[in-house]
Amino acid sequence: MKKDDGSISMNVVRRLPKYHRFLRELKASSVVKISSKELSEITGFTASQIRQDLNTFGGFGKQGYGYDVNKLYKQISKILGLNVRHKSIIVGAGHLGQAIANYSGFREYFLDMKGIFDIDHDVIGRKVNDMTVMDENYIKAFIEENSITVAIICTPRSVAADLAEKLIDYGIKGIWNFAPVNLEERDGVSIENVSLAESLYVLSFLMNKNE
Amino acid sequence: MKKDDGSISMNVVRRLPKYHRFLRELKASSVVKISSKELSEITGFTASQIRQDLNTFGGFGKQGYGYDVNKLYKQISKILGLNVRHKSIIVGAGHLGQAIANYSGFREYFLDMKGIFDIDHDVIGRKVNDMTVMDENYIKAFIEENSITVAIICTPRSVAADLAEKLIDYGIKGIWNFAPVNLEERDGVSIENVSLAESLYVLSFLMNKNE
DNA sequence: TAGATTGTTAATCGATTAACAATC
DNA sequence: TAGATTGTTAATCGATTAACAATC
Repeated sequence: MKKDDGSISMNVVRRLPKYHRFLRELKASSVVKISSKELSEITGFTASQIRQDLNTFGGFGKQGYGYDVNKLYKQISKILGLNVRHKSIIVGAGHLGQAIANYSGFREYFLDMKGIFDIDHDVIGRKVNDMTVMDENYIKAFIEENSITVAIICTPRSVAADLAEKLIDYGIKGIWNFAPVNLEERDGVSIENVSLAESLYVLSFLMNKNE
Repeated sequence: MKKDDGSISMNVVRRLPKYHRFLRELKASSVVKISSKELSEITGFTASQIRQDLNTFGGFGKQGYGYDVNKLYKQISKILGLNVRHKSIIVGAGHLGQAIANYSGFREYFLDMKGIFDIDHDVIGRKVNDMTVMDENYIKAFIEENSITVAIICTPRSVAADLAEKLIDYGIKGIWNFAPVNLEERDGVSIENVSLAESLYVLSFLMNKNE
């Protein structure tokens, strides 16, 4: 659903990766075409919603036929910007930072992983996957010299907000934040907060309600 | 917002952990009372929405005064079920499983971490924080003998769905799922899916749109 | 051409915001 | 009592669903 001002509802945006995943699976199973009705059965969204969502970005289907799986997959990839890679760093080489550095799935699109940083001298110099943990003192120089645009924040809560300020200052344009603070978007800088604790508390709520 | 059937909108539910966090901070700063207007400034939600949200669960405030921070914090904790601990296991002792095992913040409420499992014999027997990785073959016995109710799935995608079936069979009542599959809720079993890839793709979308 | 299914407009439903009477 | 702020109802806004004409 596109709003009057041209902006797109976050509800729609958060469904896009789901479409992407389902279409990818369909593609892998060599499905060539799919109707909104069939997609509805797979995704659990209504056919009507699917057509509305897709038409936010353009008419990707053919009347009387449906959607070409390959073409639709490519189009959604492009809408998501997954055809572009961004030079990225991880800040904070604790367990979570290391987990992200090691998960190859995240590098399939979007992330072009260039480095990982920490302040702890016991950690600096250690190998994490294909990278060596660098001293956070050199982060400014590294961002500037390598035109890094994305930072993944895996630091403790206490330092995350200040760190984000600095990173933006150094030229970072997108932050994937795992520290439990809500970093606020600002002009030209995109922010995606992942709050694992909040997610856990929702599970707690659901279980509490279920008994 | 409570619906006619008594169920509560997930929009409201997902705001509850945020209230919890802000109130916790206020409590830590020794703030005693707060009005919906002040809370609005802190949270970014409208005062009206805050009052609506809270009144879904009961009248926690006092007219002319506002809300007692301590009392409200306790009430939201209780609504979230954070006063109850659930015996929990992690399934999959890869990087992510280890990261979760090591993050003490998750054990502050709700999770009573009892064990971690893997199928890989190179990993079984290793120490992860205060636990030793156990063989997944013994998972059924362990769940039954220890009355485990929560499982955290940190396995690869390919095995997650089947694993979830088994876990539910063995008596698990809540699943915190990090594998990139959407596990569906069923009666008596609560499921919270964390899709990190989806989150990353949303960041990609936002950056793509921003340029 | 007839059948199918989209794109799109209209109707409905739900969530948020505004307003204000109740009351501390 | 007067002032403040809740709880709650009403109004608005936005998102989802339904319907159907356009068209492949």
